[in-house]
Amino acid sequence: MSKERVTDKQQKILESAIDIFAEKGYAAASTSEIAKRAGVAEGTIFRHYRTKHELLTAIIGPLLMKMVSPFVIKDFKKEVFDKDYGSYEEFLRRLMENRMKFARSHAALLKILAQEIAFQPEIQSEFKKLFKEHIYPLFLKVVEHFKEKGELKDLPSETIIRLTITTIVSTVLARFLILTEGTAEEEQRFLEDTVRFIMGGVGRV
Amino acid sequence: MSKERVTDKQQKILESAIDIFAEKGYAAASTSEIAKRAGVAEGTIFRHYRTKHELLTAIIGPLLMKMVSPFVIKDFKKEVFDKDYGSYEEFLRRLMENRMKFARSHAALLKILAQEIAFQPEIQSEFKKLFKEHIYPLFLKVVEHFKEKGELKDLPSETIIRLTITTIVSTVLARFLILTEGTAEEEQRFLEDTVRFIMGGVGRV
Amino acid sequence: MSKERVTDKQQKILESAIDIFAEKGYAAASTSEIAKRAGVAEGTIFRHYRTKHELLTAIIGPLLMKMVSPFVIKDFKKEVFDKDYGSYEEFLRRLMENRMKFARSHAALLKILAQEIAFQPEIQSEFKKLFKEHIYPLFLKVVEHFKEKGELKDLPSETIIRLTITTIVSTVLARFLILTEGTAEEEQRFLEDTVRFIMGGVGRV
Amino acid sequence: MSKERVTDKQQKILESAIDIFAEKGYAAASTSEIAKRAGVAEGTIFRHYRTKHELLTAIIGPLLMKMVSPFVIKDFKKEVFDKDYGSYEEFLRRLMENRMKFARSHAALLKILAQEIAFQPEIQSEFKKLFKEHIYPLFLKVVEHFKEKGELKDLPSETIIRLTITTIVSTVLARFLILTEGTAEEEQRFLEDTVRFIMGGVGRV
DNA sequence: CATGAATGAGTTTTCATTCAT
DNA sequence: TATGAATGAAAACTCATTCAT
Repeated sequence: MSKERVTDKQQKILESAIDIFAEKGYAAASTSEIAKRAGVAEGTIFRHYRTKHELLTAIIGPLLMKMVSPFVIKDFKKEVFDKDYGSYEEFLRRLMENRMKFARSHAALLKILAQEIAFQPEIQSEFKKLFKEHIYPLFLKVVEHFKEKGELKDLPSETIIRLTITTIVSTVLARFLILTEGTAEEEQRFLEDTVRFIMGGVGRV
Repeated sequence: MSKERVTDKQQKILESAIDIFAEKGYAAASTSEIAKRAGVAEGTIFRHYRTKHELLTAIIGPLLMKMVSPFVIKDFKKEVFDKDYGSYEEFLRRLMENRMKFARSHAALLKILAQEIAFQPEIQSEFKKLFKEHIYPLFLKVVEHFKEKGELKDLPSETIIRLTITTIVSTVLARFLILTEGTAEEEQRFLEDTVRFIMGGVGRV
Repeated sequence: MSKERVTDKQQKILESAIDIFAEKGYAAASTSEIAKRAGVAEGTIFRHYRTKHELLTAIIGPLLMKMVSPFVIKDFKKEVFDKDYGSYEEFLRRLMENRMKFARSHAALLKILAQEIAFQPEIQSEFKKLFKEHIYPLFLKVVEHFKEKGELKDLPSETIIRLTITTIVSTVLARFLILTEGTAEEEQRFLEDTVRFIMGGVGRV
Repeated sequence: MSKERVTDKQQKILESAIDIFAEKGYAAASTSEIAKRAGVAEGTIFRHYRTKHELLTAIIGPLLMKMVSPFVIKDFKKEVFDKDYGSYEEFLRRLMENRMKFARSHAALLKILAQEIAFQPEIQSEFKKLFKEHIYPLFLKVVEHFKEKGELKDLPSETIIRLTITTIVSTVLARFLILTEGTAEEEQRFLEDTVRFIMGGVGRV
């Protein structure tokens, strides 16, 4: 009886679109296939999303939001500083755990993002904006915090951040887009190796 | 009078296809646009490549070859062992220099590969095969060589290889697909930081 | 509680439909746009008019009625004969004044009629019927009346009527569909010129 | 063997489009019906005309050209002044004959123009431009020529032109769009009546 | 070999109309 | 009576591919 923003069918459309975009890519996906898999008429898609591209946007937009939400400083302070992370290593470990969990439950969405960010300029700029405004500043804060504590090498913060992030991202993507099989324990080991690797590269001995 | 492998027009077609596939993605590129940019008739493409997909294959195939060629052991022996690389660090440095140069001169092609490997199963399996047969074995050889010399941490070779490769790949991709601007000196610094980072992570202190 | 002929919403629908049909033509107008401009739900239109075509009919029908009403002989007698028009010229002047006023206040409707009469057979035949039954007979009466008085040239009545009507219609349409700007005085002059022109062509010297 | 600008199929497409646009109006005509009637695949239409609207343009453009061609002053001089038209009446007679012949052989095209000029702004402005640059200046020349000769009433030239043109246009349209039946003699009579009517209205007694 | 007109199946999109609420 | 989500048929348009020249 509550006034739902998204109808049942709309939800089905989104789900099918995510699946199919992830399977064959945005450009190669057809709205008729999406409609069929969602069990709706093709016209129904266009009642909710004016164009196929708007459907993509409706999928990517919220994902970007969810992606940065753990980095929104307000939230972060509580989690990281208040909960008293003792070290950069601890920070990395929690971050990777969190992001792997996120990637595990949004694998298809992330695949779409990874693909389409290369071709859709608005997604690109939206992503850059979020990065600049939320992810980078937070990393900077954290890195400088632990630099002061003498935990990190005397490299430019920017460099430390770049190395940390590219390593985490490539590891997470490798885990969920390429080496998709693997047990939970293997994953844990994987994560631990990566954290140690990063610490070896940027941490003080 | 000699049996040319690629005619003039064919070369133009390939070049246009590479540009356009890189710009908008394989699925979103149209053969008619490729023909127009190549300055040939629409039909001409299909005289050389039976289908649009075969055109993609004709582009990716040679790229894969070029990608692995420095890893083909015969070549490698000469370069790495014969020329007497003194350390894993030296090996990494040369490798990254080489791969960055490669990426710089094949940016469009690599973008196509990075995109289509996600959707084209034969590219995927071809790539995996080349990796398994050429890249991995060589890395294994090198890693074990320097492990014996005591230069590397006591991690499984597989782990060292994974960390090394994902870091190099993500660094190179970041450099050429994302952070595309930057001077030669910055690039050199970039490379050096990355090599040291990897060594910090996998090298013995 | 009284049985209203048109509800409030219905009136809004009619008004929006008139505007939009006039702006883009019946075929190019969409019921959803009409609904939006009327501030009603899409379905509401079809509650009042079974089809889009019936909506057109509901617009054109009353217009045709209003168009002929001044020619309905009963009314006309009073106005023209009883009020003692002294001449064909006077008749023309009053007629044009009246029709221009009508056109001024129904410009959009007349535009729709002018367009759709070309494509909608029922409008066409309805119009022809009204013309034959009301407009032509009255003109005939008037023309023969003034012919007897010797005011008109010795042309077939049919010819006089045709020339009179096409001139008036084209003048009125030109004024309201094409040369839409112009002051009230210009319009008066316009009208007067036209009346004199017709009289020159069909009147006795 | 000559390099035709329009292929056979293209010609068929144009013909079918003219027929169908005239029958049901541009907006209500479907490209699939046009293709069917032309005996070509629907895609073929879009190979020659990028959009349905461009097809309309390809039809109307040349018509406008043909419409004004007899008014292009260079041609006209020869015909009207050199061939020594003795009077405005003679000028009108020749003009109407010429335009009725034109209308007879392009009835469908003129119907399309008459309809679409109301909705397509570019057709409207193109038409206005041609009128201002070619039709009006020529009329002005002629009217002032015969005014000097004392053949015309002392009305503003603009007014004489307006009355002449609206009468001719409405007569021609009436003849070919509405009163489509009628013998050649009737048509001749029709024309003669109209010329005399105009002369009565604008000529000196 | 090369061309480019033609195809037809497929794509995205529109829209009048229905119907459960 | 009014709503607006849903429909599905048809619309405009795209495109890889074929083939006569």
